[in-house]
Amino acid sequence: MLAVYDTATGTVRPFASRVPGHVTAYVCGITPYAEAHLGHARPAVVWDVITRHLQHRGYRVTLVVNITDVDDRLIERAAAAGVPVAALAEENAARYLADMRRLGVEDPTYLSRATENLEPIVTLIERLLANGVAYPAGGDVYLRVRSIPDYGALSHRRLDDLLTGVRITPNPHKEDPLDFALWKGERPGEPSWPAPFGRGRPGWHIECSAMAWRYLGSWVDLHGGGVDLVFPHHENERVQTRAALDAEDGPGVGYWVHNGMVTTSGVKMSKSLGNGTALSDLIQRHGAAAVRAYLLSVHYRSPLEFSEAGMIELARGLDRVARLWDAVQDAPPAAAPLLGELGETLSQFPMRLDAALDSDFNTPAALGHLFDMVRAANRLIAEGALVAFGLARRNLLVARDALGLMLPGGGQAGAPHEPASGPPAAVTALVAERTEARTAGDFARADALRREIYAAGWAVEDRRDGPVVRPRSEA
RNA sequence: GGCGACGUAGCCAAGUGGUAAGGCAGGGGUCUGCAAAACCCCGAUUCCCCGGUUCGAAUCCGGGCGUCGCCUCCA
Repeated sequence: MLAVYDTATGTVRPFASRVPGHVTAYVCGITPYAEAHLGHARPAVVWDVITRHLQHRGYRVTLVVNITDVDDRLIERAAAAGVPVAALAEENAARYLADMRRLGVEDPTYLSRATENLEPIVTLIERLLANGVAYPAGGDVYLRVRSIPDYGALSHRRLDDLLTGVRITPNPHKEDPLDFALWKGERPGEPSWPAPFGRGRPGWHIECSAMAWRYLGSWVDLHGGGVDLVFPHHENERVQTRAALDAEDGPGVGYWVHNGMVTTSGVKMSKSLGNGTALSDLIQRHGAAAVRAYLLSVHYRSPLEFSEAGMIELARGLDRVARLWDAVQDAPPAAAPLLGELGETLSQFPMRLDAALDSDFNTPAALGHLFDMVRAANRLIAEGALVAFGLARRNLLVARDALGLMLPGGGQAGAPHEPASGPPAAVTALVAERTEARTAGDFARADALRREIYAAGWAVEDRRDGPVVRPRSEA
């Protein structure tokens, strides 16, 4: 029984979609004004696992992810660089999407850009104006926050509390300092679009209301993003959607699912602080498999304190999983179940994995079961239990499908994987030479050759059935 | 100041009432020509501190201390 934490209620609740068998989900993506860092990969990877699990549980999932391709920051940066806003946005978005693919994140059902959704945006704003919830002022359009009785219900804030610590920029056009912009009037040199209430561009929050509405209708079962979006972004999005669609049947969100921040030196990674570790660089140095697993090694709601050492340690553990895969990938399906405690660990792995994911997508617990399974498999294999090969193979494929775990070679076409590459011919020749030396009993020479092979970046392991060459693991 | 989350072994991290998963590091073994890999054994009588509820609490309640996030663009 799947249960999901909901920010609005602050509790884990049994999951049910409004329409049986179909889940509508909306996740806030990025504003591509600069290169993405690890923090931007977190929601993508987390939601990839969430989507996989929902599908595994029999749901059809319609997932919408947005790209905010027009906003203040983007306009500033583009102007500074002397390039069009759209060009800057597309360049960064393309890099981000390429990184996501390397991380094995499946494409969402709809990848939606703000600038491609002006129609629904304008429609929503018109409705809000007609409702009297919004008002035009100085070429802009604002939402009158005080007209929303339950404003703050999602983020657990009271309007009057918001006024105290304020750092809200004074704006003479606003009736109330807490009101927020739905539409920003045209300014010279900035992108703008026509609208009945004047040329301009959309405010930050309205795009998400519009895109969710366009692709998913008035009801969103799961709405996600980083916790830093809870206020004001999601709060504002929520109230404007409800106010605009109120006439239709029960607009809303079933569960607000927010992932924790990735921090470094105890501080949130952030593009504006410039303290983020570039994602592409991280993938380059540690491999996509390690980066992905690292993001899943902590529960999605907890903060994740990034550490280079932690990433390396995790990669080392992952190596054990990869080695098991090497040993079992060609095994035939297991014909019989295995008994005993170790046998159960293998037989029941899929169930245990599902149970962990059912529990608010507990990926660290899932990884724990994975390692239990690996140890049991290795031991049974060492004891000569032939069925263990088939069960282990099945289990690794189950983990691959559920978590997007990357196995060397991928296991199957189309699966996420690290590119597999064998040793170069020169190394292969050295290995052959070493085998000869060993057979001849010349161990000094064999050891010298092993050092040479190691220096070339490869490690030789002598197994019963001959030497195995693997890329040298990082020290 | 307000709102929210969190504080578990050297490090990372599960665990929301029944007596502490898992990973990494470390020590000792088995195997091996030697290694590597794999496997076995060893580590918190204890879960930030102090009270309370309970037959029983890391888990619930109250109070401290500390950390992080949001209140401003932000995954």
